[in-house]
Amino acid sequence: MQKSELETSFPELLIIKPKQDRVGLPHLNDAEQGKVITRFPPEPNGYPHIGHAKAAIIDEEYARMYGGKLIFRFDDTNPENERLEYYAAIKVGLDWLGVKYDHVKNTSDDIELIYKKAEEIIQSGDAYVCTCNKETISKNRREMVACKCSFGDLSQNMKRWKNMFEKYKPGEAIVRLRGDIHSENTAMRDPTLLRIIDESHPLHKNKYRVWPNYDFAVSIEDSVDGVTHAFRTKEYELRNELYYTILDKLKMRKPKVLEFSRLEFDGMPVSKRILKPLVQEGKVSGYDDPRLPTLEAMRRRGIVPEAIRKFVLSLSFTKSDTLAPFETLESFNRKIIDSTSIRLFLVMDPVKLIVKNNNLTEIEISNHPQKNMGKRKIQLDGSFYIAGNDAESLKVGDEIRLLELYNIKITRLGSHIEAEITDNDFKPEIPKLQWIPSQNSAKIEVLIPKVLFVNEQFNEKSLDIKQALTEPYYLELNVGTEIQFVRYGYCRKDSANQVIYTHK
RNA sequence: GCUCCUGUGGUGUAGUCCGGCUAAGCAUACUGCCCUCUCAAGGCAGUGAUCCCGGGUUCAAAUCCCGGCGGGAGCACCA
Repeated sequence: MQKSELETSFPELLIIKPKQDRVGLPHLNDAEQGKVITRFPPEPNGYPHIGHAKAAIIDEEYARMYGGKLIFRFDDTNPENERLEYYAAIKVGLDWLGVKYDHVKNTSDDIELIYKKAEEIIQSGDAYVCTCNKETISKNRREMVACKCSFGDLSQNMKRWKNMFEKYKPGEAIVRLRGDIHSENTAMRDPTLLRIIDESHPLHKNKYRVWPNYDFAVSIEDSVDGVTHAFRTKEYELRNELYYTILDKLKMRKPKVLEFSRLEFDGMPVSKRILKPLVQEGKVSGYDDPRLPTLEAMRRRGIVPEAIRKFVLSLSFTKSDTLAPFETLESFNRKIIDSTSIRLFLVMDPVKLIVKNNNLTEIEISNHPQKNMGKRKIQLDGSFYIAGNDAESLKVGDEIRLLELYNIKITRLGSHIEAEITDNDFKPEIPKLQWIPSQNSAKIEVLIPKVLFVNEQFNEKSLDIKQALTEPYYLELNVGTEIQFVRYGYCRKDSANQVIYTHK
């Protein structure tokens, strides 16, 4: 072949650079071992969800990969949206995820520094104070015409800047970057840098009323914090030019900004705009409703942080739009919790089964097939429940095994089933069914979360609630225990008489 | 509409920067077998991709170039 000819005549052309199989996230280009600083900058305006988890895990993994540091920074520059409880909720979420950070801070604590930078950028003529109304501004932006305020001189701008702290009302004046009103990138058409918000801040109350907007705050903070690599989701991509321009004009050090695609599950939106009405209208029980993609919901549902991390890493660091496969998360989760989940019997649509020649009053069953998780005792009196769907397929004369107990032959079907013990030999070929003693069985509810939205429509059947019977031993388990109901699936004990279905 | 990003089996990705190691690796899903007093976990095997399409460059293209098409995002005094 052609290749073999090459090998004989020009072997040097075939020498190839080593390509190694990568483990984990792709390498960063300009990353120096020990010097990488990343940051996780959520706004405390809601409960943390799977999207936060992806960002935080990526930030932490990279910091760890290069022996660097992770800064956890609350980007709290809009008092209209932020609440104290969200600061706490996000911190709880991060801790639960096992994300360890080296510093915590709030952007709002640097507000004086940001004012200094604002003054600097106005002084240098790279920003001006605009007093036009909102409509004019957006019209001018669309039509690429410079607003008359942009021609104002320094003394006018400085005077207006001072006035923003007292005289002007919200909406009457904003600081704008002297960008490029003709830019194809609309983010560059003299964007807002600071504005007036008369709202009490959860941390600073009414101390400040001039607040930087996202772009101004993030670029300054990242630079000042020593961030070397700033990761954000793809929708910010057009703002990179702005980010770098602000730092250029301020003559500040520039971190490297990189984007990744946002993580959202099919039919499980993360947006507050969609979730809030559901909570308010009572369509879901709260932000910890197991159908939601919040971290609290995932935890209640029995998803474990290690599984989320594995899952996020399996998604890698890409910009391609993805509809994340929830089943992959479930698979990772199942493998992790399998070894720590206690095995118990559960029966749905119970059908009574009488074993006429039962001679046992008690049986001891192992709590896990491989791990040593102890044993439990079950009292017996020959009367049982088996699952409706198992009972349906039974015929008189069938031989089945009650798991861990004995083999029986069905002698009668009807409102209840009757059977007789045949023997106790383990026979691989006969069906093996789980059972519940009819005395002392525990009644529980099984909450089965389904997909929340189907074709953008709220799925009215998104929460299935089923009644079931389980063993009395269930009552002794702590809330939060992960249980594998044999032949049914994994569930997490959510309260005394309720479990949430985790996955099969 | 304009601008930007993106496109590898059912699904998520590796490989793409620096063209040959790989007629595309891994995970998940599915199927079968083994193990097992579970339809779980574990072990083994299998099905499944004209690398969006069309041209071009080259001895050689998933990888480079050009042109299409599909999907997503941004166009706020929100982050």
